[in-house]
Amino acid sequence: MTPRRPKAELGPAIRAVPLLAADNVTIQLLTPKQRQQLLSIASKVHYPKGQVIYRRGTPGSWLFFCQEGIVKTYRDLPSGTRRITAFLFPHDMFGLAESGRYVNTAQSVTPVTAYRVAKDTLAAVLQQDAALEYHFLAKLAHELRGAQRRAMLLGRRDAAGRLAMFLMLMKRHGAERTAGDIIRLPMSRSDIAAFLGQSLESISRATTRLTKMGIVQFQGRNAVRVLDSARLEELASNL
Amino acid sequence: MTPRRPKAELGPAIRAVPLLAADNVTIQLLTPKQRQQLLSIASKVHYPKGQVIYRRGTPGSWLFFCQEGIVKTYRDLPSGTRRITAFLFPHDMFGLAESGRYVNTAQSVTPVTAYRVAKDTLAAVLQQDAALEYHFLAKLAHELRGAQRRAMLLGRRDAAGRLAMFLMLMKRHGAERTAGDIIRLPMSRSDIAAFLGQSLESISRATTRLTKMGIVQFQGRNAVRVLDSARLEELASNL
DNA sequence: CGTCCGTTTGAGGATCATCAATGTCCGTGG
DNA sequence: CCACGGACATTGATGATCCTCAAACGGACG
Repeated sequence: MTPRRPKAELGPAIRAVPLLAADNVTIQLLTPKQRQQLLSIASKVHYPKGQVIYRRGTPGSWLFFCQEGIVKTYRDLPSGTRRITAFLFPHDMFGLAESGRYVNTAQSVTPVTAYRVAKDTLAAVLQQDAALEYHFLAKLAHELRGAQRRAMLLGRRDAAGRLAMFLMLMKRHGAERTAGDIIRLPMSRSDIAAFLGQSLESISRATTRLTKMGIVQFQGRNAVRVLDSARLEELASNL
Repeated sequence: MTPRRPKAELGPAIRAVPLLAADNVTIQLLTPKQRQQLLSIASKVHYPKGQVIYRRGTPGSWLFFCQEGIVKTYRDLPSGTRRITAFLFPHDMFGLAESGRYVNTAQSVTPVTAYRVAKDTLAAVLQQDAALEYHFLAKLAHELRGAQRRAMLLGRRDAAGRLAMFLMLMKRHGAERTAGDIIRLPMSRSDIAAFLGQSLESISRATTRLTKMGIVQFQGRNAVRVLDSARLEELASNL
């Protein structure tokens, strides 16, 4: 229970309070010992494309770390429409629950490799390693910022602008995986619509509009080439 | 709001990983020693109504805990419109930053009493007290769920439904402060509009509609009496 | 080569934003 | 105590945007 750590100074080791810093903390940043510890309590799991990982409302005993592939979390509303709350990329954490039950349903968009940790086990470990716990704080703060960005996005009313923001968002996440001006969109139009809170048709019209404006060019359904990055960013930031 | 169970010793005290539990963890749940420690590094600050507490983009050295009153956090968009990202109530934490700078502007809606803690100081304390840090994890998870709820809300297109959701949201937070069926709305219509991502006029029309439907009854501008709780909830949950 | 699923395109109706004017509340000062 | 001013809120009319329903199109895969 006593935090026993190389205990240099608190100074440099602690860069800033997570709420206030930490752009994207990944498991890679852990010390070997910490990573070792996490791996020892985690199990690697694979999901084929389209697999439901857990359902909203079921007891939430596990926490997940996306390692490879893309996961979506969503809720189905009484009206029958679906709202996607987030797309999770490698190194993202998911499994948020409330009162012991998952608040969203999680489903793989592509084949997924993830680490799965029992909440109780993890809690015990965290209670003994303040530094490790600190990384989780940072991760949560990161998620929070993402949720706020998304709320910002949803405030917009124009379809083209929303789509532009979405493309910028995807660009960030796929940056290291694709050539410079190509953005991969592994999810369907329906998924994009459910994420942006618009109808499938509106998304479709928005894509054609962006294409006709000469801002992007689709390479098949799941990839976009950005032709005019400046105007895309302007569209995305303008509101 | 709802009275929490008495805390047990460390074992059971860890009920679950914060991502998976923790409805509303407040500073009250800390042990006397922890509270003492927090208070020793925090300073109490007061703000009159309408005071800007910090601005988006400025270096974020402080973390705040609302003790009394209501705070709003927002961003002003290029177009000149304002988007309120959150209303903070007593026991809520605010001061989220990215790359060392505040991501939102914070301003008091009512006179506010808050505790202010330097991030570095807090970080040092957290690194030495895993249990305390745990409470922060829980708090962050709570904020995250709030942000997701709000994103859900923003997905709706109908003004009346959004307003209904907003009222339910306010009802939760003001539960212990007002009589059963009265909801206090300390913020202006403009603030509500900026929060819901709609025009001021739409909010106004929505309020009159709800009134004419016999669901609510306004008592001045800053308080609503709920006449038909069932229909209000139905409106809020529908879609 | 045909089917099926996802996507695109079209027409009509509903909702909201915008612009503009009127109305209400509240604090201030006479 | 009352009158006034200004900020806030409501109401109305118009136009733009998106959603819904419906049909045609396209690629993936057997």
